[in-house]
Amino acid sequence: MKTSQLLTATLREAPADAEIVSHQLMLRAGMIRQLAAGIYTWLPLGLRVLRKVEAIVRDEMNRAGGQEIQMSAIQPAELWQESGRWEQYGPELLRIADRHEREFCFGPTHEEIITDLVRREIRSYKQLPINLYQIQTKFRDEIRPRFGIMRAREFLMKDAYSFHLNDESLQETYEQMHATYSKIFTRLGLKFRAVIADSGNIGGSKSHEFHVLADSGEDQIVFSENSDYAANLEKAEAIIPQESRPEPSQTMKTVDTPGQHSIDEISSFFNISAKQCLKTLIVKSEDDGLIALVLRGDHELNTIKAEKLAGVLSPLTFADNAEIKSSIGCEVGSIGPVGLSIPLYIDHSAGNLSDFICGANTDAKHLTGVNWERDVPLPASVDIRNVCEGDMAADGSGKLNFARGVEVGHIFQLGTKYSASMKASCLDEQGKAVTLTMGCYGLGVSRVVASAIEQNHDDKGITWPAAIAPFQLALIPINMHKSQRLREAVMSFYEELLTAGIDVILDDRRERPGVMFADMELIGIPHRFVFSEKGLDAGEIEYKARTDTDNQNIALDTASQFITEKLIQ
RNA sequence: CGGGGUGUAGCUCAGCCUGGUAGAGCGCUGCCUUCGGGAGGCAGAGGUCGGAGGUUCGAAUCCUCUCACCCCGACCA
Repeated sequence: MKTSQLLTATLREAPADAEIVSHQLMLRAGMIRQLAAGIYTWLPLGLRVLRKVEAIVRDEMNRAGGQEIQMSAIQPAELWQESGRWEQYGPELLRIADRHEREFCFGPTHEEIITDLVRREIRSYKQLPINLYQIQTKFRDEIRPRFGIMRAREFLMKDAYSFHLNDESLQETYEQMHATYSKIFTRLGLKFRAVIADSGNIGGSKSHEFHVLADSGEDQIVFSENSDYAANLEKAEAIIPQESRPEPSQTMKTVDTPGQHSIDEISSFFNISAKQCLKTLIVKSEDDGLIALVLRGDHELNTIKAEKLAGVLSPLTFADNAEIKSSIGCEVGSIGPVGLSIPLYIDHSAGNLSDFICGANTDAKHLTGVNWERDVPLPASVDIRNVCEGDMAADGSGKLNFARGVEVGHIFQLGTKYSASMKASCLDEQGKAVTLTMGCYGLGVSRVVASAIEQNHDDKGITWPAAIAPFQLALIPINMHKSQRLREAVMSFYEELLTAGIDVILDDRRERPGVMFADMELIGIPHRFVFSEKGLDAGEIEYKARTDTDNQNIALDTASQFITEKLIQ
């Protein structure tokens, strides 16, 4: 490819509404343009990258025994009604009607469609297991699309669905997909981590997320310093403290604490660590009452864990001030478990405190020297907090480290959630009808592109991993238009590279060298050769990798071999 | 959807407070010079100031409505 034939649309300045690096660089490099909120046009350069990601994903899926299909982006409402998600899914589902007023949606995911297909086609256990996938445009009408292609409403996703006679078979395919995803992200050249995840509203039991590590990532992931254990913060288990609770050494006293509400205020008022304070949060219960959640002062509530507690209203809803005042009799800043008449859930760490400080359930008063069992009954404690950096990992292997990640893949063991409601079954060896067990495996292809940039950039632009760079090699001739000899040398070298199958871009624009250097660096071509008259006299060309600091001279007659070897590495 | 913000040339922005007929830099076109890190000069093209309504002799500027986009929250590949 020659730059004169490519829609090079590089910008010196990033449009003001691009917030994160990948969005800015994708705009500046001329990879994408915005059409509407969360909706983008892919320009030639961006599409080349997208296609390369897609090719790797497809190749690995095929190797793992996946079969590619293509389902319709538009889906009939009937199937969604059958699974019950037409009502459940909410406004994120883009619903449309045709000219006959028949209802459809633009597919945000394809469980219903694949389940419908499989229940029609699969008759016998002999056809199982089966793993079908597609790479296709999805639409989710997100409340707030942002960060360019990273969280778009329309995006490209690889979604695979497997069907099984039993859980053992599902487990096998699930593990195979786990390994396949690891291969894919390794081939893409990305630093990533597989973590234990919450399965969210897709349903099912077991799931893992794959995160590309990047400081700008929206997810907090935690991992053990000594083992493979890794989890999304929302799912990471906090283990029960191993040390036993110290014996009480203080007597309980009521202290006036005018104007002291937050844990920060209380801990500095008493000049004591937040770890010795209790935080009591009041949420709504399913039967319209209130429930108290008690945490150690320095800990954060984990809403996902809390929502799963018996009786707690999901989604988690905090009680408002008026409800608390009328039910408990004090303001938010003075609540504590002592004498509280509503149901309590105590976090493990909070339950392990002694001589702690908490609200007295009377305005402007707190209790000090409080002890479980002696002053207040201690129900069985539960895990409702976010783990902290330095906590012991749930597998007991070592301390937890934190990192930020971008979720690019998510695999689920769905079980029979869809196959049961949509009656997808087949006959087993005994000729008995068995409801199929199902797994699903998503991978955000377009998001991979953005996250790759988040992980690989410098002050000059993108530094693509070789596997997904739009071109492998840039050829930059200096003052080519002034030298017939140079032009001939460059063109013949260019042809030679093309013949050798090298993905090369020749910058044949009549630009000054600085412009060409800056553009090729911005779009992140991993390797570069510079041709000049001077070099030609010496029989040399100049080589520099995108991330090198210095040039090196290469004999022209070995340059083709040189770059071939570089590309194999 | 709740809260906040922005809409003026392809991009970044000034002008708005205090109304008087639209600007800069970059980019774009042509010519000249320059030619190894986003050059310089000259000449140009390009805007119904997001839209509608209103106030006024006069509106980018003041008022009302509306649309779009962005940011913070809950959601997700």
